[in-house]
Amino acid sequence: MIVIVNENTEDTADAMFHALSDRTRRDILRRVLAGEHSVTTLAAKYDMSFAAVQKHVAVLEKAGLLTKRRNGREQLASGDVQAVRSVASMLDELEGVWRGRVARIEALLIEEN
Amino acid sequence: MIVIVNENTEDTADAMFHALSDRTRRDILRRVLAGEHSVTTLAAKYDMSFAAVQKHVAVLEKAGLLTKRRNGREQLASGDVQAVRSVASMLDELEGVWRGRVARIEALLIEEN
DNA sequence: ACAACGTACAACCATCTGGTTGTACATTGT
DNA sequence: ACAATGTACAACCAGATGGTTGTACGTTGT
Repeated sequence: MIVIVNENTEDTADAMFHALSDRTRRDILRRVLAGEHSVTTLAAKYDMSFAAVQKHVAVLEKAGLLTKRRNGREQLASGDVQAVRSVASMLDELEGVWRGRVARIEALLIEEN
Repeated sequence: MIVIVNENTEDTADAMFHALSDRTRRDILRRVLAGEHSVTTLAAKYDMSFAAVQKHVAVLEKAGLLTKRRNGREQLASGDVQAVRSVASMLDELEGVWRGRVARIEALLIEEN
């Protein structure tokens, strides 16, 4: 297995995992993955100020998990499933490391027999 | 698809994504998924104090991504691949939401034709 | 017995985070 | 023209985060 780890992907990993570490943001992401929503529409769903929700959307946008599209005075947010998949692939990489450990242990057991 | 979201899983999701949002912790997790390491052994790998690394290990442990086992005066840390998989399945759930959106759009296109 | 080792945790500090209110500005509808 | 709507962002605040040093305590080796 080939693993490429550059500074840039570490930065985006930081941003993505951080964005996902808040339940309000995960909920927003769920909604915008299901379909486009304006920031105001999203804000109406939560028991906090518009500004707070707008900041959550901005965090998701900076992490690349969401993109916005202007439509008149509205800003329509849409979830980026590619970005979600890239996070999943980071976890797959970790699982791959674990499988390597298991393979080594099994090789050792075979050696002992 | 059935989706179960209780308060408890949201708490652990918060903890897990937060734990993964730091590159030092992701690196520690990679090492302990590959094999057992004492806290001191881990600490030697990073350009920060032992206490800082010990705290990172504690964060990973509280999130359930890592478990420790006493061995004399050493504390051997081991990555929990099941926990990593549970994070991956949360992302799968998000991807499932997105697929639902695509299915709805396709249904709409079929309707229009 | 005692020095060295491995660990945990408290106290402290600068910075970040997640919330608030207020302001500014572009777009829309009357 | 102007009021209402949708958005962005600054300023502020309490609490969390990520680092530090210092201390305490059990385990190990001589």
